[in-house]
Order: sequence, then structure tokens, then C-alpha cells
Amino acid sequence: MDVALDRALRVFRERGYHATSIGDLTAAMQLATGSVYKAFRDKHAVFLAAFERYTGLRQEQTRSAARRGKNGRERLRNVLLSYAEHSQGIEGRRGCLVVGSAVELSAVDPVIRARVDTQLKTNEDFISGLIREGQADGSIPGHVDAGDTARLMICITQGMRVVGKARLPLDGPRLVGVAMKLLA
Amino acid sequence: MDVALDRALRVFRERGYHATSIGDLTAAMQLATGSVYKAFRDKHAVFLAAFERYTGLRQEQTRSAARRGKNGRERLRNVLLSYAEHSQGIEGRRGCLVVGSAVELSAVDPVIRARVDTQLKTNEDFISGLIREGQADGSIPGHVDAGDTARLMICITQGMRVVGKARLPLDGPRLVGVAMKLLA
DNA sequence: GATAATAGGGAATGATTGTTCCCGAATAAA
DNA sequence: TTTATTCGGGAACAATCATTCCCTATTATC
Repeated sequence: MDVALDRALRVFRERGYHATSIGDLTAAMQLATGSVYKAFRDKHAVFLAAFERYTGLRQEQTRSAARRGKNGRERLRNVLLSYAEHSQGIEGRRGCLVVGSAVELSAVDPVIRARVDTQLKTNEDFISGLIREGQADGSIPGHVDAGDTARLMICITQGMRVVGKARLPLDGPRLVGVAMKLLA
Repeated sequence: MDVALDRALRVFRERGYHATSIGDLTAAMQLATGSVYKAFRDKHAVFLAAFERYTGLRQEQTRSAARRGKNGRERLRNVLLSYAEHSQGIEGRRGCLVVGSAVELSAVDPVIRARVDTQLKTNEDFISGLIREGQADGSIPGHVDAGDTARLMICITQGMRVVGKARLPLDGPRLVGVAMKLLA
């Protein structure tokens, strides 16, 4: 059942919510129509489950990237690099469910909008936390505004997913190298 | 007829392509179904016309903002500020057709993808041009890489539209103030 | 071993979609 | 004035959508 949800997640990421019919869903999940509706109340419920699975998975990947840095600055660099790599190439054109949901659904679906909102805030808090860690361990100057910088970095990460979806090449190390100037 | 297209543009920006039925379109344009299909070949053509109108309008606004700066650095700051303001509040939650198209359609619609691609490149070239102008007039250091910095700034602008669509508040001056560190 | 319960599969259904067709009014041509 | 022609309107259409219903295996229970 988890593998079926993963396949659904993939289709939703590629095509978005409205463009994936439940026919597409059953084909990807390798389940019949009735079986899908026995596991989930409706299409919206499938999407919500896929959304939570996606955010959980991404959060895990991001924290894992952060752990591989020896101080706040290096942890933040690794996080940005992880975002850049995931926004590029085949994974990039697969798309991010959070930006997809924000763009396609947040205007008409309050439930999705709330999830997107908390997810963005969680990510922003994580980044501002890393900045403060860096300021505590001396790897980031104290005059940097953690809140403003974190919000701008969220814009960067979300923006990378947009241009990655548009299939523009993203050179992660170079882009992150420039972005690190925000910590000067 | 232009006013009808503007109304269609607004609906497409708010709801995206798939979520706007041609019923929504006729209601917004205050035209009957047959009249819409007499003016455009199909829904896709309406969207394409709205897209071109949108990019033309936005380009005009951006260049106008740039003109109000006395050197390259100030012109670039004004451009970023213009992006931030348009990404915030009521205009922000209305959304950007370029990021909407990139996210919702670029995976399945080659025609739209090409338009999004050229639009992103045009914007990027405009920004890198401003950076080079600033380097020529001495307002931006020569060691700044115009290409990489412009691409990152495109990510910033596209990202601001995503978080603006999610209705997160965006403090333009503060965000741009931080972003200007990329020109150090 | 017989029976109840469950899970999965797919046809049927009703609503909605995008599109086409045709009608009536208004304008231009004769 | 009469006749073409254009233009906008909306009903009709076929296709597709999400959803429900029912049937058939398979498993679990007694």
C-alpha cells in the first residue's frame, strides 16, 4: 500500500492535482478504481496522503544533509545544496509537491493551503535555526538577521524548484556559492 | 475584446489552467460560449493569448521600475523591489502566470514550456545586463559573476511569487535589503 | 469443512468538461 | 427597402471526469 502511495505521489508531482485523472492514478498505483476508493475516501484524500508522505520524506532528506556539516554555516550550505540538487535534472523536472500545491491549489483549497503554510514555516524555522546555530558557534556573523535571511532563502529554494521544473539547468555548487554571500 | 482578455488573464492567474473551466472563462469575460470560440480557437489559445498579454505587461512594469534608478545597482534594487511588491498582498495571491505555467503545464505542454523558458531567460538576461551596467558605472564590484548572480536572483523572484501565492507576508524592502548582499 | 468477512476488480452512473452547431439581431451592401 | 453578412448568444453534443455499486476470489472464523 505504501508503494502504491509512492507511485501516486510521483504522478501528482509530475502532473499536478487537476491534470492527474483517477485513471492516471489507478494506472500508476496498479490498482483498480474500486480499490483506490476503498483505501481513500476520494481523490483529495489520496493527494493529502501523498502530500504528507512527500513532506515527511523531504524533511528527512534535508535534516540528513544538515547533519553532515560541522558548524552552522556548513550545515546551512549543505541544506541549500541539497535543495539545489533536488531541484535539478530528472528530480527537478519531477517537481516539488509543496510549490505545486501552493501554486495550483492554495487559492481554492483551504485545507491544502494550511498544509503548505505550515510546511513553508517549518522549513523557514529550520533555516533560521541553522543561522542562529552558526552565530552561536561563530561561523556566521552576529549582525545577520536570521528571520529575514531565512525567508529570503525559502524564496530561493522555492524558486529553484520553479526554474528546475521549467528544465533550466541549475549548477548547485555555483548557485549556493553565490547564495552564501547572504551570510556575510 | 482586450478587456475580456484581461478578465480571462485574471482568472487564469488565480485558479490556473485546469481549474478554470470555460464556464468560468465566459462568466469572467462576460461573453457567451460561442463568442469565445469565435475569438479563439480553443481554451488553449485563450490561455496563450493571456500569457503573452501578461508577460508583455509585466515586462513593461519591470523596465519602468528599472528606469527609476540612477545607476546599475539602484536599477537592480528597484527591479527586485518591484518583484517583491507584486508578489505580496492581493496581487501576490493573484499569482504569476509564468510560475503557474511552469509548475502546472511545462511538464505536459511543450508549447507553454517553450514560452516559459524564453520568458525566464529574458528576465535573467535583463538582470545580468543590469549587473554589468552596474559594474561599468562602478556601482557593483567587478568580481561579481553576472550570470550566476542573475540566475540566483531569478530563483529569488520566482520563489517570492510562490510564497506570496501561499499568502505568507513579504516585506519587500527588508528582503531586497538582504538580497542586495549578493552584489557585494 | 462450511460459512462469514474482507479485499480487490471493473462495469455502470451522473456530473462536468471542452467544443460545435445553429439561431436571431444588427450592420453593411445593393 | 431588400438582401447579405457579420457577430454574439446559448442550446446541444460527445468525451471525460470522479464516484458508486456490485461481483468474485481469497482469507479468516466457527
